[in-house]
Amino acid sequence: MNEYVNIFKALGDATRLEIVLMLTEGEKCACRLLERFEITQPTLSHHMKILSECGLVSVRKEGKWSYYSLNCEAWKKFRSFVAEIECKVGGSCSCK
Amino acid sequence: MNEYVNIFKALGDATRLEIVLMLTEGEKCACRLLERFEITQPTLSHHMKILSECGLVSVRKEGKWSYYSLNCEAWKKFRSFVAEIECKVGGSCSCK
DNA sequence: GAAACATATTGACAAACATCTATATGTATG
DNA sequence: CATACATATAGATGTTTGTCAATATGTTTC
Repeated sequence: MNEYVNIFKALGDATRLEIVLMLTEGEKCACRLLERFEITQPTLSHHMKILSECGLVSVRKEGKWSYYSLNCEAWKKFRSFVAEIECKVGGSCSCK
Repeated sequence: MNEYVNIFKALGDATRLEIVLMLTEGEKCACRLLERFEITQPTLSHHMKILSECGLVSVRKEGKWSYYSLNCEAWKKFRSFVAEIECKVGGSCSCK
């Protein structure tokens, strides 16, 4: 439960949501991600840490590059959690 | 896009996520919601405002009571947005 | 209309956060 | 091994956030 809260929190930032959307295209190195935003390199690093810590993103290091990718298991699990939240109409409580 | 960021942000808090889950059972008055959390009434009111402002929750006033419910249209739209984010494997970028 | 009740608003405060500059770490290459 | 390069960490700063106590607003009932 709290695990999902952290994912929602991570995605509650425009830059990070965009990063995740970029990662749906496949693995990306930090340099490619950095190109697309008006942020400094340390700020990107900070965002990637948050995305990693909530389990959404994985890193693969190759030489001096870091390649980030969406953690499919984690994403599918989160997506299912959201998908299963149904919006039921009516059924009010009584407040007397 | 920013509209979704605000929803993620709203759900990135344990209390608010629980509130939304409670509302999936149907409309609830503030008093019922308040019973279930260890927070003061103004804090609940604040959370409900955030959930309302991002469009997720609607209010219906009846006498001295406020009844909150999930805004189905908004929720379904958000849910679809999440559902359509696919996790593609492979396809790394080249960083040379 | 006064008292009781449900909810909202205000103002305050500590904690969390996004961002930056400066610096460190680690890797490839001349 | 020295330099260049890719990324990470540290420290600082202004902003946002979650929470509360106090108070205001609006509604019902006596």
